[in-house]
Amino acid sequence: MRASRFFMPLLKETPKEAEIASHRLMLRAGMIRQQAAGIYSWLPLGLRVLNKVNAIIREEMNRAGANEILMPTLQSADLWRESGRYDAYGKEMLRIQDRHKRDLLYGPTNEEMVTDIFRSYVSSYKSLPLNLYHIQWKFRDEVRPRFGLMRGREFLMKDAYSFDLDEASARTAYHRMFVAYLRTFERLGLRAIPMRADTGPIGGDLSHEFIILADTGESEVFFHTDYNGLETPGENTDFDDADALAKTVADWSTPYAATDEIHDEAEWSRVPAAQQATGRGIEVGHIFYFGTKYSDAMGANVTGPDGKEHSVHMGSYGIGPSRVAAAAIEAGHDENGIIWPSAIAPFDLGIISMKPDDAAVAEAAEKLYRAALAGGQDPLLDDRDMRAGQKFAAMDLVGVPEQITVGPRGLEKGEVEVKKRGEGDKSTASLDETLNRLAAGAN
RNA sequence: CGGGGCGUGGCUUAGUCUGGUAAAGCGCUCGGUUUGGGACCGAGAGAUCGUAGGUUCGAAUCCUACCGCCCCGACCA
Repeated sequence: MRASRFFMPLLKETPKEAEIASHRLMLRAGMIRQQAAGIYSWLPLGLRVLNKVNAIIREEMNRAGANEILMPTLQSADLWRESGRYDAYGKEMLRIQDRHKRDLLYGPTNEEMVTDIFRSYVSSYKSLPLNLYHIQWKFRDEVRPRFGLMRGREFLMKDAYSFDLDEASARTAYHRMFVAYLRTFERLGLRAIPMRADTGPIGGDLSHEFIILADTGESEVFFHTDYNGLETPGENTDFDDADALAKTVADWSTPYAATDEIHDEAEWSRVPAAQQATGRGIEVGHIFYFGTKYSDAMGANVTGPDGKEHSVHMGSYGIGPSRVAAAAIEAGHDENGIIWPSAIAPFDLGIISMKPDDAAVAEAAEKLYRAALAGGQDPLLDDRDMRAGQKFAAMDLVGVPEQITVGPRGLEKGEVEVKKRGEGDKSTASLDETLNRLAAGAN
């Protein structure tokens, strides 16, 4: 992408409504625009990040055997009356009527709808296990939206739903998602720790929140330093190997880890002081098993090997990609702007043409740009007629991981300057070698 | 929902207390000088001062109602 053609409205000053880093920087970098309280448009730069987050989530969900579908944002109230949640959900649910006075709602979640899809088509245990997921906008009419995307009213959510014959297989389904989440956050370049969470009326040990550590997180977290050394399951993970999955989950859920909401001082005190770590965290994922709550209410049954009807055991698994984008900024920024994990940076590298009206400089910058494209990278070429300082500031603000600067002085010596975002000073490199490196696809 | 605050060109704000016909910086347009980390000079465009009503000779300013946004609390992906 050429900066001269890219819609990226940067702000030099921070809009006054933004208090926290991610909100401030997303507005300043022209990633999002607020349209109403807790409701945002995604501008090109922000959408690039969001799409990269979604792509990684999607790959890992698919790897774990989940099927992507897409359910609508608007849902009929009738489904929710079946489960009893139409009355139980409260004011967070946005209720609307169409022209025929039919009751609809903007979905805050999709258990009812996915259960309806399941019961319409699946009737045998032989079709199980099944996991259906989608990435779709949700609306929850929060009393108090705040912190930009961190707590919006409309937000994107990847929500997956598992269906199994019994609790034992549902537990394996839960483990699959648990491991898929470990892989997902690792690939997103974020350090997420699974922490036990309140399981609600179902009880048991099958609910975890995935928490990203960031100084500006909403909740205080307590965890064992053992989490620092745990290895993330590789991409050759066998998602059909129930025992291996269970072992990984045990490794990742046995050491103490809890948010302030359910923190247990007595248990915490048994962790050796040298291995106690505390910090602040942002919840970016939440998984839980809820048994037959919806299948009972909505008649989602399958015939088992015993020839009898069984209510399916379900679980649901959420990640908020829009919140992940914000959390990544909370976890990675400095006074100059955003420092993205490279996996979700809006561009892989920035090429700054110091003097676009100097033919030699323009040509060298163009070559670098094409070499990067040929190498499979996604570069941003700043070819605008603008002072260099502004270009550098822009690259820092939007958090391009690597900057390559071409100017007349360096070019005389056949050199360019290279700087990594978030690291120290720039260094010089040979233009030719840089061209080769980019074309070869090395980052 | 309780408490607090704020709505003035695209952005950040001054002006409001003490009423007199809207100001500055940034951004934008044009011309010129510049150009190695957010340049400088000159000339411009751009505002029903959140909305409605009221008081007054006169309202951004005072009064009333409403709308919107932000922060703290309770609540939550």
